[in-house]
Amino acid sequence: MATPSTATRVPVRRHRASAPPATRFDRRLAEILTHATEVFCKKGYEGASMRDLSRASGMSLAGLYYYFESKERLLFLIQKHTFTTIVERLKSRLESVIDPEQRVRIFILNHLEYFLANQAAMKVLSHEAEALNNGFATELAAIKREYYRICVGLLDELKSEHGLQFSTRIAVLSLFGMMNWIYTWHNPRVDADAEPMAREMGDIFLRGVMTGAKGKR
Amino acid sequence: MATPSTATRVPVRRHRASAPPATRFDRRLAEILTHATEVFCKKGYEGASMRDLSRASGMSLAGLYYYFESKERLLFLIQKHTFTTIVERLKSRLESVIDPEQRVRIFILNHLEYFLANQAAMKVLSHEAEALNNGFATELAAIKREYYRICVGLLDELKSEHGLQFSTRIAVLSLFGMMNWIYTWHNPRVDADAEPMAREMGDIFLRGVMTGAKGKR
DNA sequence: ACTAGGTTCGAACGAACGTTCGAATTAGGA
DNA sequence: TCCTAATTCGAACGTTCGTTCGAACCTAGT
Repeated sequence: MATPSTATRVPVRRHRASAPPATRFDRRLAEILTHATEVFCKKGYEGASMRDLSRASGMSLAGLYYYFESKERLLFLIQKHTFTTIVERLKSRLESVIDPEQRVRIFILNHLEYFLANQAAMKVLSHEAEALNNGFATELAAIKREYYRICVGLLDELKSEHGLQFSTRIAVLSLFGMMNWIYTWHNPRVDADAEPMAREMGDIFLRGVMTGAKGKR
Repeated sequence: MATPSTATRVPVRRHRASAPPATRFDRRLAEILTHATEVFCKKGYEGASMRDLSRASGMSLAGLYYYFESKERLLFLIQKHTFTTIVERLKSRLESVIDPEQRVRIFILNHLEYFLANQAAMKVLSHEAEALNNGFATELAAIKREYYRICVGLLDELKSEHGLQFSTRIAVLSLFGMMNWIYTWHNPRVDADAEPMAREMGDIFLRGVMTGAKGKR
């Protein structure tokens, strides 16, 4: 419905991807996004009111609208930033590794590390996947598809390297399920850090997918 | 907050677990639950309004409150019925099987069969797990814990039968993740039925958990 | 000290929310 | 057929929702 890519207010503003100083506007917006992420995580997108966000970020209700034009666009900004970051990190980490099995393990480790280091944001990304409307939804779906395709690529490499036979689609989506479900149960006081968790899930998944089912040709 | 176990209106009504005729009241309530499940599935619990439910079930807004006393209790009734049914079926199916590996496969098949045959209800159960408050939440958590404990039992049987070593907690929760994540991606026009899906996921999970990690004693 | 534009806010808008109430309607046994 | 209890509904309650507007405030350059 709305146009997701246009700037918030009168002047056109652009985010500089990796410049720490940034403008006053960008810094304040980032603060608001952080607080809003926490609220969306705790109460859900529909369950969180703009007044909740106002209280959490210490800014007046009307003041928030100087930084974004709607609650929906706020969710979009959170999800887009989170997803973009995790994809960027993955690409950079994959550059240095060629062994297919190791590349899958990197994928799992990258996902879980980011997930556990940014639990609130990742829960909002996973749990509110259907909350956005047409315009916003399609832009986010593109990033999602790219991430999905990367994982498909990794598993296809693995299959051809070891002559395996299994449904890539089911395998990829099973792996995403294992990893993303974490937000429903992970307890920092009981459960391990990302690295041992990634090893354990990587063991289950890779053994499961690499054992027994050799191809016949 | 409210008392989850008391009847809806003046006369105390009890559900007869497996009597198809039932009372007029129970039949009408079941119809409403079915329609409400569909709406909660599509718009989410918070996103669905009582007026949406009224429209979907063809009953006036006020009329709905003759059958349940709050929107929250309606969600509770849906979740409780769904969860209770899946646990009952599992128990009955497990009675006839003793081999630990087969028992795990039965668990997976039972879960996926029910999931795919009742997608809307299972999505509401999975996705709205945090939507209920104290009173309702604890009663549902009890059923959830029972289901979880059953799965832990099955995996512990498997471990001792084959002398395996892995974290039961991580394995169980990974398995739940694989299975429950389905509601985010399953497409009946593209994806297989429950049985081949259960075989495929069972293969990945069981090979993953039974390969390589033999105990040392 | 003055000014211009970036930033914040109190107050209010109409719409939609969950729930209630008393009256009207219907169904089934006497 | 009548009577009682079960069922349904229109209308309204008070509250909260997302969003807007104009005035006030703050900051930096001159």
